[in-house]
This record gives sequence, C-alpha cells and structure tokens, in this order.
Amino acid sequence: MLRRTKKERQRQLSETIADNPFVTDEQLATQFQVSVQTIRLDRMELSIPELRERIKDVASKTYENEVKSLPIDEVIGEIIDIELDNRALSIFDVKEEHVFQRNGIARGHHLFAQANSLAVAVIDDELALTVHSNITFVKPVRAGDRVITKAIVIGRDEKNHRTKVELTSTVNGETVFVGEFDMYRTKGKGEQQ
Amino acid sequence: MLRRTKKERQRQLSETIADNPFVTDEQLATQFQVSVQTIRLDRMELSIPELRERIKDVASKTYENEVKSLPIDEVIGEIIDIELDNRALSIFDVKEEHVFQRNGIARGHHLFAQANSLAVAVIDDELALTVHSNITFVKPVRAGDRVITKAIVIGRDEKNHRTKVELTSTVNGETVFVGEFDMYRTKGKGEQQ
DNA sequence: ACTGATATTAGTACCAAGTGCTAATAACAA
DNA sequence: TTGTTATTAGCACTTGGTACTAATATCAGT
Repeated sequence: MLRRTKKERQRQLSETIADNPFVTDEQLATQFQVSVQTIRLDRMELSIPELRERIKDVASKTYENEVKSLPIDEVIGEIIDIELDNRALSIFDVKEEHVFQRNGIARGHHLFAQANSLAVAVIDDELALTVHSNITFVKPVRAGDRVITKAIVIGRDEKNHRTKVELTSTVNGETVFVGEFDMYRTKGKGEQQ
Repeated sequence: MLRRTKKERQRQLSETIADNPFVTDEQLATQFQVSVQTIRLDRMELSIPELRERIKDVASKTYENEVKSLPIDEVIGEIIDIELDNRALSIFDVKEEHVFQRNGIARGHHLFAQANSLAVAVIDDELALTVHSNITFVKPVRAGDRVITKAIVIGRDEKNHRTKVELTSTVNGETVFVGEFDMYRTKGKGEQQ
C-alpha cells in the first residue's frame, strides 16, 4: 500500500465527510493525496453518496424537523380521564422527534407541555392560566416511552382566584416528572354557569 | 400579457419556491405553463438562486449556526446571540397557533419551551438536561408579541455537575416570564475538549 | 524474478440543473 | 406603425458528479 493503508484512508474519509458533508471529491483527493478516482472508489465501497445528495439529505432533515419543533395541538398528550376541578389523566407517547438527536433523551419542554396542558384542562373554567410552577425532571424519558401524567387539584384560594394542581408523570410506574402548578382562573366558586 | 400578469406569476413563484426550495425550473415551468427560460428570467429578476444553491443554503444554515450542545433546529425560538456558559438571547414570535382560541393568551408551555431551549443551548456541553425549574408567568403574552428571552448562567457546582441559569422573557421591555433552571451537564470544568 | 491479486490512476462518454449570451418572436400600448 | 416589454429558443459552457474501460502500480508469495 501507498501513503498509508486503504483502510485507514477510508476511515478518515468517512470521518471527514461526516463532519463536513460539503466537501467535494476534488478537495478530498487533494487532502488525502490520491486521485479523484480513488476517492470515488472509496465512496462507493463505503456507500457514501455524492456531494449533492449529501447536501440534499442535510437540507431535507432540517425541513422535516422544522415542522416538528413544537406541537400546535390544543392539548399535548391525550386526555383519557377527567373529573373537573379534581383530577385528570393523560397519555403522551414519546417519539423520535421529541428527543435530542445526540442522546435520545426527551426534551424537557415536551414533558412540561403535557403537564401544563393537563393542568389547564383540569380547571373547570373558561380561562385558566399558569401563573407559577415548580417542576422537577426526576428521570430521563426516551423515545418509545409512554408517559402517563396525573393531575390532582390540591387546593383552591377563592380570594386570589388561584388553584394549586399537583402533577406527576410516570413511565412504567416509575416517576419521571413532578410539578406543582399555580393556576389562575377568572371565575370564583359560585360564579360558574 | 399572457396567462396572467408577469407580476402575479412572479409573486406565486417566490411563494412556491419559498415553501419548497427543492423544486426545479422545469417543474416550475410546467406548473406555470411557461418555458423554462421564462422561469429563469423570473428568478433573475427576483434574485432567487438556482436549486442547488437553495438547497445548500438550507443545509448550511443548520450547520453554520450549530451550537455545541444543541443543533439549531431543536431550539424553540431563534438564538440571536450566545456566549457559551455565560449568556444567551433568543427571539420567539408568538403566532395565532400558540395562543388559546378563547382568550388569545399564549399557552405557557410555549414560553417555557423557549426558555428551556435557551437554557440547554447556553450550556457548553454535549449533554445538558433540565433537572429542576421554578418559573413564573408574570404577564400574559398574546399573538403578535415578540418575546425576547435572556439566559444568564448564575452559578456552577462542579461536584454535582449542576449549573444554574436565570431566564427572563420580555415583550416590549416588560417582563412576562421569569425562571430559574437547574441544569445537569456531563462534563466538569476541566474535562471539556 | 515471475505471477496474481489488489490498489490506484487515467480517460472517455454521459447526466442534471443550471449560467450566460444572442436572437427571434409575440403581445400590447400609444 | 412603431416602440417597449415579455416570452421563447438555441447553443456553448460549468460543476460535480456516474458508469465504464483500460492501463499501471504495488505488494505478497512462491
């Protein structure tokens, strides 16, 4: 073999392309001091697509992900049981688009969104807003996990129009998230229609 | 003029390309029932680059702005300034889809998502997770509002791998959201490469 | 040193999706 | 009718490739 082994060159080639997909065969040839043809043979053996295809891949991934950034739905997660002003339960299936690509762990704001949605839903009022919340992400959640979140109304202060809700999310019975939410509501106890 | 006015065609052309940069001149020519040359003249007048350049632009946006701990497409809101392990700033434009239909007030979890994304991004580490947070929604935010969120790293505990980040969101200079986030990071101070 | 296998290089034709340029029409308006 | 704007056509050229063939190198084993 020449400069170094073919194997070694191909290893480095994969790496180089991985961290800069925008590099052309010509640039690679110069960098590794071999002919353009060799680079092409290498790419074939490693089944690395050509520059334009690589770029297109990167571009379309951005596009897909853009849509998935944060759901627009009324409620995050599906409410499966509710007793207004008392308790509520929702399910949220964590998918690939909810996790960090790098480590596969769900982004906190999706768990928060489910909890927050449920806290709003459990309040029997036209207008319910989250005023304050204290939350803890107890354990990482991953793609494929089914998160079950339970909301329990634990207190109500008529004067300030406040309602306290306790949220607990579990995956397979294990607690992954807990939070206490202070909710604001427009109407007091007697005012509901 | 022919089918419709040139102006109208160009308006639609811009739009079409904007929401699908992957379309070729030939496809556009068919769609608008004009020749490929006309499409090219239109692109020139509108200074819209060719397909391959457009794709490259989309792709490089993801790449250029890559923040170490978080790819840009995973962030809610646009990061406009960042100084790793120190401070960061992001903008989030509240649209109709982010608010409650009933009262036009933004759902809390969107504000939380922006803050949480920024807290993760400001940490100079491969893995950053939110462990705990204490937040307050100070004032309602509405569609059309531009929320500017500032993250400031206020403390770091090497032993527990924890970093405390203070978040403040404002609309027109008025504070609408504040929060304190406890973040977990994998690497300690000396361990970064 | 000779042979075979593997690796590398060279060269050609071809492709997609363009740019740049010139020139011919077509359509419309005064 | 003339001038202006719009549209179409055609050709050479560009990038960054693919597909394929063929010639060399390089090395390992006998």
